[in-house]
Amino acid sequence: MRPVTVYDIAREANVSVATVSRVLNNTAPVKKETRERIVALMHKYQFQPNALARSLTRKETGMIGFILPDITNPFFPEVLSGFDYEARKLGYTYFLCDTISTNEENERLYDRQYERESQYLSLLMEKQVDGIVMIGGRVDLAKPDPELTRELEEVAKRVPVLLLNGSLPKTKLNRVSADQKFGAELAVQHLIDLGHRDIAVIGGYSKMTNTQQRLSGFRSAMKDAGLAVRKEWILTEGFSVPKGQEFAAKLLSAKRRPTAIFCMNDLLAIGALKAAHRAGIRVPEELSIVGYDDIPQATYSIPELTTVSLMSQEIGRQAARTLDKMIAGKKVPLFQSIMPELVVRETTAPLSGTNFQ
Amino acid sequence: MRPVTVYDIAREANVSVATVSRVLNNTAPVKKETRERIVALMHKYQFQPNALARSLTRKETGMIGFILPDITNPFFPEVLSGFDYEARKLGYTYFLCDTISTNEENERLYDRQYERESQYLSLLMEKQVDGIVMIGGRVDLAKPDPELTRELEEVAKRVPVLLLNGSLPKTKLNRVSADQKFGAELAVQHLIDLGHRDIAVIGGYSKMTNTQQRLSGFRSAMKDAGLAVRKEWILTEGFSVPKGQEFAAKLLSAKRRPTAIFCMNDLLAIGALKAAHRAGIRVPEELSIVGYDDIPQATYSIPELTTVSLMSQEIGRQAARTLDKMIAGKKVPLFQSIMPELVVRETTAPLSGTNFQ
DNA sequence: TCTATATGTGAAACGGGTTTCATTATGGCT
DNA sequence: AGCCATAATGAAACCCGTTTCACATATAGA
Repeated sequence: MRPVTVYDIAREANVSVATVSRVLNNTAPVKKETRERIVALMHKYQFQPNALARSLTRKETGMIGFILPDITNPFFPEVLSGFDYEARKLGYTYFLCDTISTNEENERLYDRQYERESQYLSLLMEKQVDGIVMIGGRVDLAKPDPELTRELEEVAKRVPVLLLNGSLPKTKLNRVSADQKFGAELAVQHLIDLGHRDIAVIGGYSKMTNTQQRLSGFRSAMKDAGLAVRKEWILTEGFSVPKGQEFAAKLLSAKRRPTAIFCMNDLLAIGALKAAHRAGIRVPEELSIVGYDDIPQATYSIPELTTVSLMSQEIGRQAARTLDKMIAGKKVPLFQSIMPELVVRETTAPLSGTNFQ
Repeated sequence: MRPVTVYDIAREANVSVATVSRVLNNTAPVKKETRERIVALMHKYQFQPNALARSLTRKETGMIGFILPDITNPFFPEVLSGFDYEARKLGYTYFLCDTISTNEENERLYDRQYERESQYLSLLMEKQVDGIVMIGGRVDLAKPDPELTRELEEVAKRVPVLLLNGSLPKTKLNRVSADQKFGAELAVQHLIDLGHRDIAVIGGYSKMTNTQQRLSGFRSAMKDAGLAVRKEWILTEGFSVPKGQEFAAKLLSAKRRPTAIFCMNDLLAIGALKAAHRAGIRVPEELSIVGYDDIPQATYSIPELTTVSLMSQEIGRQAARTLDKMIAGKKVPLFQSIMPELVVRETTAPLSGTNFQ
């Protein structure tokens, strides 16, 4: 059962395909009577224009590639859903490109991930996407392999590319990112306002831009308050719940322990919560914890997480809007910053014994 | 900067486009020397074949449409990641079609959702996808609007359609689903084995197939054990954390309260956990809770959830494999069942005072 | 009445590949 | 030497829309 084409319609309507195309796209006036005849036939046969053929001539597909590192990490569905919302309104459809790559022990293989990104980049170009948005992976690297960056720049010459929540230093690639440093300052300042002086920070990967920026926010907030940062209270290399639990357990079992922990994401904070629970330390009475990202799960825990909202949905929305403009050839700012917001819930409280509020 | 085409390559290599196509696809022997000349040019110009043009003639795109109700619900990323894993290996790329539709109060609008599904169905056909997989939405309806079903059947005539985790009664549409009844039996039987006799069940939507099936599993397990099911201990219409909290709070504040709650998904279970905590009831000592789905978050809670794993990743993988076969025109079973597994963690314990084990 | 402009339409080229069919060159075998 | 299978290649058609260009007709303004 061959699908019906404009030719079929044209033949039966006794017109040329050009006319059919015209009613299809409203691109030139068609006599009312002719139009009706054609429309009727289209309905009769449930005609559906072949998007491939259309895109081939139009040189636009309405398709976008969305490259992310791991859909299973609840942060990404959040930004994706914001992106989806806006992209749909703008008439785009998108390929989801997950670059996660794990070995048997379910550990992340970074090199494979970058390789996947490259494969997807090239695949998406073949598919003639109108634009590409990329989050995580190489985009997060503070010192990216020049080769990886070069490739991205090469792609960006041919099709609009938008980087989310990262920063490739020294490149001219468009970005929309949360202000990570500001977000960290927000979190740490909150802790300081509550009277905490012994603040630890856990998680992140030292090679990632966002980690470095958050760390820098942490340091600057501490410095402004005249507080010392203790090197042994900065535990990095990890972003998962188990890692958070591990880090926090280490912190909490030491002779001297912090009264507050700033976690590089909510997953870590949830892990920290578990560690505190295991250690019999009450949150927030004896230990304040603040997370980062404000994923939905932040409200699932007991107590609910105080955290920094990166406005993940908003990042996604902004991404869609910006990419659309880039595709349309409009000018957009090279860099757009989204301001995080502090969400105070139940895991933070004034330092016990004091009453700063 | 017009992208280079086979014509450009052909001209410079002094061959016809047919020959270029042949080296591109290895579809007929080409003299070694000629081949090398062409390959060299391809590299020189970083030639990337236009997938649209290719698909137009080949009548296959390597594209799949994946329709789901809400990527923000952690169950779906699990399924999706399994699907992604396998689909990528098989050389497919897929459009993510999220049909969620909410009003200002962030409430789900079902009718709009079905409408979205229809839009996507038609859009995907225009895009010439090789196949469609669909999960949630109308697929979950026990008594679907005949019109919705008819549409699906119409689509399935033109392109392979695979339904996940649902059942449209009386249709000949291919499906792969977890055995929901069996899963529920597993959960309830576990509770019964622990000595519980007063078992409540919360969540789900009474109009959904999976809810009905799980309920039927619950009932059959209760009946086999000679236990009565109390109508006021079956609270439905909801799948979220707040709903779980609400349902559980109601249950726990009654004069007579259950000693165990079977939740229709993990989100509800997390909500129940919160309600118990608020009510000062210890889990699992005073109340056992079992969830359903085994989303990653099931291990984030304190205590960790005992739950029924639907093998979500496995469902996704199976979907990809099956759809691939359907696309290839191979025969596949109309219905494939995936067996859930019970995952015992920390929210269930023997009924206090007894020691059944 | 005669341009000027808008309306209505078709033929043909185009987009960038693949595939069929025909043709020539080549090698192996009797 | 003669024949056949295979290698190697090109011309042209095809996939299914869109777009350009040309042309005919109609309407309006001068």
